[in-house]
Amino acid sequence: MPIRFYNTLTRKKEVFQPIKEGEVGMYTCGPTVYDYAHIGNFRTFIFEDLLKRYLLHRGYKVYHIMNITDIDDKTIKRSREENTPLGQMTDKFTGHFMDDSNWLKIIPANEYPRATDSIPKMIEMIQLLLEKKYAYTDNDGSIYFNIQSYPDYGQLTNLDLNAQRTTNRIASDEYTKDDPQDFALWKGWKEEDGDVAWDAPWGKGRPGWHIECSAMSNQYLGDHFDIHCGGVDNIFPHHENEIAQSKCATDQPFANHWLHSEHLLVEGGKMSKSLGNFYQIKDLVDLGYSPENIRYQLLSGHYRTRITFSADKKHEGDRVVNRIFDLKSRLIELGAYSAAESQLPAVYNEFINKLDDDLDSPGALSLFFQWMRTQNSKFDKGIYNDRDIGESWEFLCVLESIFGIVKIDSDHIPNEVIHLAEQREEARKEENWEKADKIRDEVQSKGWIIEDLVTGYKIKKT
RNA sequence: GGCGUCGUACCCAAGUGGCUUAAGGGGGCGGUUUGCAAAACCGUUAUUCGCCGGUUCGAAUCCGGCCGACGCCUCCA
Repeated sequence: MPIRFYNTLTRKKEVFQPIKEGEVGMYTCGPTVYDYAHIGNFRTFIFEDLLKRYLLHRGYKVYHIMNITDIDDKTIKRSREENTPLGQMTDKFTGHFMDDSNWLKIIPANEYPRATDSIPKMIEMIQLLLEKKYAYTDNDGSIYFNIQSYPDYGQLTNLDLNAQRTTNRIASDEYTKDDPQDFALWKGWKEEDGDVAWDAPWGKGRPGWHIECSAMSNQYLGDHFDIHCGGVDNIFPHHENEIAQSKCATDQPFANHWLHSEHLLVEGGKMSKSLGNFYQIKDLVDLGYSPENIRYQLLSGHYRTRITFSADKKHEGDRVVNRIFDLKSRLIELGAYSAAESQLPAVYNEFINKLDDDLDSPGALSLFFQWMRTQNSKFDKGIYNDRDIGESWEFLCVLESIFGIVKIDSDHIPNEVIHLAEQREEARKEENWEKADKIRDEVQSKGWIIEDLVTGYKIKKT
């Protein structure tokens, strides 16, 4: 079965066909580094991570670019508020973003171009658009893209511009541009921009947001590439504008497949800074979340459906992640590392079929859980052979390589806890159950659980 | 006003015409196991998919209406 993805551009699932056999060029809109990213931002990044991990698993060579928006209205505003030079402020939040991404086991992109490093490319593109009459200069030194000059404008969004009413937001703005819906390619320098300015043939200023991605994708992936991703809120106007700019500048098709992840809601509503109903990664760390738990929460719903992130569901994630890790530990105890057999179980094909169908991660997980039960059952009953161990191990590795929800190692157990567990084992041998139970309680109060096995005991974190 | 999405058990969530007289996870309940637990496993928890009609041999799945939640329509992942 071929891989099929829903393409926002055509509004249907399409067979994924890379331009170059076996290779995928992928551009994902990265963060605007004016603050810490929140879990909603990371839903998109983890969806993109799933997409990339899956393509890699299916044997594609993936060249992934994620931009860092380090120059726009928000970054300038924040740097002024903090009275910190723009570059210093954006460096700081870029660093936090990298740390959070890494903690969440997101596979790094091949390149993380910063907008401020690609200004010459942006100027070059704007120049082209001016020459081709897709853009015009305004009296304040700004350059606007004339959307009337591009007949397909609105295709991605499915908007008929002539049928649009003028919203209050637009009407209330003061514009000198020809059409209120034209968007800025370049913003002429203003007093409040301070020293944030670059020289361009038409005067000093700074780039508009949309041209950043057009320039950076072009610089690293060329005129025409395979996949472009982002959150649904980037569809309009950001991606619509990118398409217009890039196609008009290059006369090439731009991105073939557009994939967008839906919003992550928080306890009923959209996350918003003004309501304060959002979690940043550090908040989740404080609440005791593991990266695997967060990944599970975000991947247990399909990327094109709205899902709600709720701390109430932490327990569910912990249970699932622990169950998977327990299977892993069990397999290691059974000698999985040295298992000679290394093929995948039959269910693997169904698992792949699910993911081939527009990344049906919940469907794939469901198959995994069903399979996990039958394996545990075999191991419980002692009816298994090397092949079962080998297959289980292989499938678990596949799960980790695609989902990233298998914990790497067990937690470091303090000597004190090990010592207590030994004492308890002695007490158990003497059938001193009272003492044994007391020690178990004591260990539990220190945050560890002792589980008795036929062969001895096992210590786990609570 | 335009474009579009969603409504499946206590909670989360697949399925989009017959393989489903509705996956999977969490929770609850009962059991196997255990010195007792824990973990694991087994059983159970929706004759029904917001409501009402229609199409069809057959619908959660298609069509129409209604009710309810929601997104976008210039810079929010």
